[in-house]
Amino acid sequence: MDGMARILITSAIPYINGIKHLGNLVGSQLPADLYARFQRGIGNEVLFLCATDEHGTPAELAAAKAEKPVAEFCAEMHGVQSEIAKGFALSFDHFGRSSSPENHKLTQHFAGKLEEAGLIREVEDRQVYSIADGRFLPDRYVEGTCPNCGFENARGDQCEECTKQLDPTDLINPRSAISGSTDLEVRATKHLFLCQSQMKDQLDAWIDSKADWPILTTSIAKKWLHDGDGLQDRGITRDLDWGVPVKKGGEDWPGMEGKVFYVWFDAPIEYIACAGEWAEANGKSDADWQRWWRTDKGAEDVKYVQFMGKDNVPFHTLSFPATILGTNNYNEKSGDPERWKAVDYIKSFNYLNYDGGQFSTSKGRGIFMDQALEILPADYWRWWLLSHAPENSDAEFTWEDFQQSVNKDLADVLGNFVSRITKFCRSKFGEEVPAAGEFGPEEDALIEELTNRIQAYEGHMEAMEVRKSAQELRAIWVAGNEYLQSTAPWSTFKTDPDKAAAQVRLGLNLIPLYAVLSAPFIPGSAAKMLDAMGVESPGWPKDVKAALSVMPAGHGFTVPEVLFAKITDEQREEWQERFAGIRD
RNA sequence: GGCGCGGUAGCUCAGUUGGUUAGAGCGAUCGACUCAUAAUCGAUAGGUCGGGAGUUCAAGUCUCCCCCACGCCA
Repeated sequence: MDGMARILITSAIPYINGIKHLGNLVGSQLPADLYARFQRGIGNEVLFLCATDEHGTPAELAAAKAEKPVAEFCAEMHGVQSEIAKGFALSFDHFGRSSSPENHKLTQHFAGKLEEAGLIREVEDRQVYSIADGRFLPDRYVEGTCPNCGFENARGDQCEECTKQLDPTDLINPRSAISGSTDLEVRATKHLFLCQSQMKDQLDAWIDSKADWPILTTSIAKKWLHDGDGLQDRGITRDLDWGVPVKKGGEDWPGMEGKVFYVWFDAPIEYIACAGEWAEANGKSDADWQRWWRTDKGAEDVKYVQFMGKDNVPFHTLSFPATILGTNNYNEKSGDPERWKAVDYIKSFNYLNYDGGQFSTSKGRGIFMDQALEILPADYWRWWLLSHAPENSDAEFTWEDFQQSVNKDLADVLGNFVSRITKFCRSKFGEEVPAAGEFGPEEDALIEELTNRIQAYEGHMEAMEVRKSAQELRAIWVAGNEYLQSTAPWSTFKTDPDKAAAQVRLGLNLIPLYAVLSAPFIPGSAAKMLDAMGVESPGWPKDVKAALSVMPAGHGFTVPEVLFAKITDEQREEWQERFAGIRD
């Protein structure tokens, strides 16, 4: 923690077609925000980026359903997601869009480099074309009767009824899932494939060098590298209108007219393009964003950390690195100095389940981000989600656990601490920090305990051990209650008011300390705490004793409103009922 | 069927390279305090560490087999 480090942080980018549920939130954006806030808190330079993932068929269909042009639909939905992100206090330096001009240009640039590097090949394919819709249909948008079980609404990739894997051409009476049209034909088409298989050994060695990555991350990467015939080449183009047009750098790509890159190819490149958008939006230069991403332009000392759910791991451990490393390899050979930053650490998460089943966007099951904010402030959700983050295995949300954890941790342990010390001071000494008395052995013991615990907290935060960080933070809150309980200023006051004054002075000073330490988890409440104490950005506590004199004798404060109202049984039951079914 | 991640106190989970009486929070019981959002603090109870076999002076921790849950793929 000495010196100022530079940390580049990206969260997996949420898809544009709808509002994300709490399982999505806790798997990427929220822990990324926790880490970003912590790193900024301890004084490091941070660039924290996220964006919406806007291309692909689901976006087109969602737009069609909303009866809007897809570009307009995406612009609107980006606005919606952006507002919700603000509602959850996600502190992105920029929330970009994968449809940005920056990403178009960069995606085409990488494709051109990869083509020159011999890492792209053309593949002939036959695909279902809907004449009525005027477009090729992805497998799952062809529906018909399952040849295996007779189910009438089987999808072209798989029958949901009997789970048999299908080819769209297997279906009896096939029709377009988009229009219902049966005017279909099979047409030949050409697509580009990224030759990941050529890079298998390099990727394998690269993963091996990341011994400190979570097992979840490396085991998924290894599986894809070694399963069956090993890492497979992937198609990176599609026959769609909405997307990044297939080009080699700035030039046309013969034979690829009218095609776009597949979302999984352009989406991770948006991590980089987003930095360009950030520069553009903030009046900065190319050099300003390149010093985060170009190791030949100042990014060699950047630590780059990605956050994502486990379903995104293959793309981030293999496909995107193939793009980056493949480009770097080629540039090295051809004498071009351009080098791109590859990820240093991938923090991946398991799934959060909802009350005995899965959260599901398509089925509308669970709690969605907008709904969550309608019923409770962001900090309640942030605290519960982060302190229960699905790090080592899938975790489960239940209303009972949520109510119990939030009431106990936030309302009773932290909120009530603030309440008891401020109100006690007000009643005995007024609304300013009392001056009398000196610190003694009890205070020294507390300072020592806090010093140790803060050190442990910093260690867990640095290591992105989310649950352990939450536990340690809670223990820091508890230490304040223990101190008050054992020194009992309300008793001391009767016999030795000066000593009680010193105890209260310490107790009050714990509030800004707790605010700073807690801000990564519960930024809104932390701000309220500082505001009530009349303290502005006291800085990360390098020295606990010094931090506990942020509010000197005579410093005025106000008794804050109840920081965290408890969740009542009635509320819990009402929400349980409301969110039992599917979203309307 | 193959692979992956798990199966540790009623619940949610920690348990480093195998090493003394297996830990935390919640819940439960008892007690203390009464400043506080009927909050807080302390103590106690509670586990044959999924089952079985093996390696070892020593296994929750390594090996093998089996069972269960979840996920991915075929």
